[in-house]
Amino acid sequence: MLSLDFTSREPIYEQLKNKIIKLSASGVLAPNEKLPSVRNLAKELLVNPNTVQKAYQDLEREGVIYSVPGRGSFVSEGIGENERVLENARRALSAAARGCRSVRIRLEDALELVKKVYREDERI
Amino acid sequence: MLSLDFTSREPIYEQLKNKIIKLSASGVLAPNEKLPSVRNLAKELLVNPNTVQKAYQDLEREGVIYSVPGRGSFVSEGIGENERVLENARRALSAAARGCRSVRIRLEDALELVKKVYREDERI
DNA sequence: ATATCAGTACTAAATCAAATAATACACATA
DNA sequence: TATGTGTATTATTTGATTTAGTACTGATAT
Repeated sequence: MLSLDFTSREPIYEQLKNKIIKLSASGVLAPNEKLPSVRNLAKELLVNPNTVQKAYQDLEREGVIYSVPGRGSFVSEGIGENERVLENARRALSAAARGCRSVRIRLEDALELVKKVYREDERI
Repeated sequence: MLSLDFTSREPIYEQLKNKIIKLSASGVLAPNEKLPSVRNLAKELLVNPNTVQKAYQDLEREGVIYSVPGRGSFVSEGIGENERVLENARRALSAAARGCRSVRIRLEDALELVKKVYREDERI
């Protein structure tokens, strides 16, 4: 389910963070649902436990998940309203839009691209 | 004019490439205009000449600039129609749009963000 | 109680891309 | 001929990422 690209320049822990954010914000992972343990997920993904730990720590600091020592890590409530997550997504869209404008892609074409994405089947 | 962020995770040579692409595609750098020499730009930006060389080499391979040994490097013609550059910008916009959708940002809000960017004063 | 699984913390080492350093060569031009 | 240009090469340094290994505390089921 969680697939990683080991050739990407994006660090593994970042990829992992983004996947979990998407799964949480889209409702595939329900609020208070238990996430795989650090060790299990590391084993499944064939990465070091420290890498998963870093992702989980970041996500907890950002309010996406919460961890309870001895019990596990869980999806926070209200991720869909997590302002930090939303702001990151908005900022990325603005940056990409600036890139399009600077190469003289027309506004209408840019808007159509965004609409097209929203019409796509959702695959996470 | 060309400012770099040495703290960014984006490599310097990538930042440099993107700046030059923007300047060229937006017309600030005219076709066939001479770019700073590898050594001069490196000195101005306080980076190693090899870093500038890498950026220039990439840009030449991508058709954004052309270099003449002994003479210098120059902006190619028709950057605004360079399909590779355009496709990169489109791809980035689509990826960002997917990010917005996955965190349940509404299509109308995403479209409004893009429009807002296009209304901004252009600063490169 | 105790074995097991959970998160957490810490230090050390390995890895790898990016960037720097230092030369050297060939071409163009004033 | 001197200077400035792109290009090429090798070596080194740097720094973030990842791995490796160990250890601690808390929760839970048997």
